[in-house]
Amino acid sequence: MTEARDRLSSPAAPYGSRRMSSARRAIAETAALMDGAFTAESLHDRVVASRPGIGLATVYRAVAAMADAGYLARVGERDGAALYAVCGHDGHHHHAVCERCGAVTPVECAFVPSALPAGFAMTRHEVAIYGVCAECQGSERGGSR
Amino acid sequence: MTEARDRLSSPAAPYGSRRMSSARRAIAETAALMDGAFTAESLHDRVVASRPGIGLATVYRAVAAMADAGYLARVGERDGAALYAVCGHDGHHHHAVCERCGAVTPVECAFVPSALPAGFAMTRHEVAIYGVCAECQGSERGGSR
DNA sequence: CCGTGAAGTGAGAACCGCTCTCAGTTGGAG
DNA sequence: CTCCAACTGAGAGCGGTTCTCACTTCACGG
Ligand SMILES: [Zn+2]
Ligand SMILES: [Zn+2]
Ligand SMILES: [Zn+2]
Ligand SMILES: [Zn+2]
Repeated sequence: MTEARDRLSSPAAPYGSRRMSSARRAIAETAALMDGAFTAESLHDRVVASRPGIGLATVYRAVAAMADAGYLARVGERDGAALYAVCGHDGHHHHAVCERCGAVTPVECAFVPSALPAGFAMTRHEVAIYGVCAECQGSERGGSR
Repeated sequence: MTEARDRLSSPAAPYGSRRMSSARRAIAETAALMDGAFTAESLHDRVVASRPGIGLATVYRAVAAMADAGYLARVGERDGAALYAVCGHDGHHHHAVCERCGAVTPVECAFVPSALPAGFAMTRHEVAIYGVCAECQGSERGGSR
């Protein structure tokens, strides 16, 4: 919890320069506690457990703001729902997601412009990597995240 | 049109080994004529123009079957809708999509396993590349695809 | 300290891409 | 030709996400 608070008070605020409300604080703190990937809905479930009354729409809005500010990253999707994770790393990179336990690990971007068609000006790219992490391979049953 | 027919009668049938109905033939032929990326709905629009009465669900089912058979590839998304394109190339690769005209070009996969976290067993990955193709950069107004 | 206005919130409706259901049709094996 | 599993069209349904609107709350200036 102190760890979460530390991260929240660090230079890059979760919401950039926007206004901070008590709901947003609770949502950002809960996000920091989720280790591994989460959906907006699963984050909402957990936020509500400790702060009843927070609406789903508010969580969606907070997640969008945090992703916008670079505090969260979209790391893939599961059953049609977007997966997010707290991303403290700088620079461009992607994320590997364990489909068993949800653990997220940063992955260096392997993109080389020379592989692109001649003259193509890339504006954006998305990479999602799914698999099973080392820990989950070791144990029969999945992890607990 | 003959070109489309040729491709359809080539070794790899659009639907694999499934049954071929008149609706599916029309859908596959229309898909072959779309050059560039398309959504299920835009394909449906175009199929209906020449073959009224074909339902949207049928197009969704046909697209799923063709993607399953490897005849179509999912190349990205636009406004929340999946983008597909005819993909005649063999082997693992990805696609660059022009956001202006929809042109799709195959891109070699630049993925190196060494970039992954140690012990992580990747089962799957998705890559979507967006940008502006050389042709569209040359002309002020966008292309016509 | 208050007053004020913009930003944020909660509830629920709305949206939209997609899938499912069901009764009717059709392709193709035999 | 017969027969049935695969396929089809229409529309209902689903689920994640966004929108609307009346209300609250934060941050700031006075
Ligand atoms: Zn990261
Ligand atoms: Zn990258
Ligand atoms: Zn291709
Ligand atoms: Zn690849």
